[in-house]
Amino acid sequence: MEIKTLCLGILALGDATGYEIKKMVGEGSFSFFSEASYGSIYPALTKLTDLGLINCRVEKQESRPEKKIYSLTPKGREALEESLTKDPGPDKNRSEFLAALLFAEAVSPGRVTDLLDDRIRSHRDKIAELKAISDPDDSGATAFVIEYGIAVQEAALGFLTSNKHRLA
Amino acid sequence: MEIKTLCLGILALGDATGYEIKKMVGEGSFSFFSEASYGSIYPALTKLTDLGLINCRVEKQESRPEKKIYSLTPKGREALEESLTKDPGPDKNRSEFLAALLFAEAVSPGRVTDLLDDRIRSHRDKIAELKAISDPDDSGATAFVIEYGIAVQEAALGFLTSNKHRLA
DNA sequence: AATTACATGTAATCCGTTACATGATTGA
DNA sequence: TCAATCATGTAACGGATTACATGTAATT
Repeated sequence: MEIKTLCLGILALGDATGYEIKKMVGEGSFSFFSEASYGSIYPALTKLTDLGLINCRVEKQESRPEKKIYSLTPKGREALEESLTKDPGPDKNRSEFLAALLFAEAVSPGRVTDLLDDRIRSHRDKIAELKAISDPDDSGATAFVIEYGIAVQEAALGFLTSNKHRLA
Repeated sequence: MEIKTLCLGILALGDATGYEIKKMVGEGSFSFFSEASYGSIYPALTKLTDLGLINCRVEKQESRPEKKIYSLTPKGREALEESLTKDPGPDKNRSEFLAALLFAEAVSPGRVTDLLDDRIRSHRDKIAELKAISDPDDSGATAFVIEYGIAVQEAALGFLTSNKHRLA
């Protein structure tokens, strides 16, 4: 998914500023399946505005820079619907950890245990983080996606804890 | 992990040609956590050779182009060890599927069921594929990594099948 | 006193994919 | 006969990150 579609989709869930979009993809419920920097978000927002897919209202604040709050236009909604008809394709999982594990066994066997222990810790952290943002009252897709994330993280954690003895 | 380290690591597991490396990252046991094209592999191999981290022996074949078989040098092994001391960092999971799911609920609710069903099917395929390349006799990191992949895919599949009624 | 959060944006740079270029052999 | 497999490589292009640029206010 290109960055423009990501912005369009986030704005379909509610109006937001570039700054807020960045927070969502960096920390919120989007954080475990997407990522984006200011250097890609702001230009995308400008481009989408030029295309008439979103529009922008400026809110003045005292002693703070102005906020540019973007919202989806009907045309933008159509464009989003159109792009959602396409097959999303398989996930792209780039795991430095798995690669490191595979290679470490060959060249630095002593490193394997550390790699495993660090990873177990970060799975626990990620699960705690996801549980903190999950809302049991929400029955919609957001909660579904977060719980999906928790399920996957827990499976990975479970596999590592019960199999680490094989490599360590 | 940059492409150069990936090549170094693969060569630490055994000599290979650029063509073979591409097959490994595209179909083999690396396929679910990395990816690379010829356009990045061949230049990386040339660069690594210039740096003295790998070397190349040419094998002539009748009625086929020559093979360039690369192998890791001691210097290359050191460089790999060095890069493995660094924290691999969290995985980068870009999931078009999860994003599409989240957005579809907002703009095309009818699309949700299809998205879910397609995804369930592709998890089943992926699991079958991983099981086909997994070797129960191998007790090393390669088998570990493949089984890790299976565990994660099965958790995702399980979550989707038992929770799809919530969205569909 | 220093860091984090708020808030937006641009330019340089990196990294990688896609498409192009070439060519023989084998199986459907 | 047509597609796929084997086998290597380059050039154009695209997309995103990083670093840069600016400035206030609250928190530690």
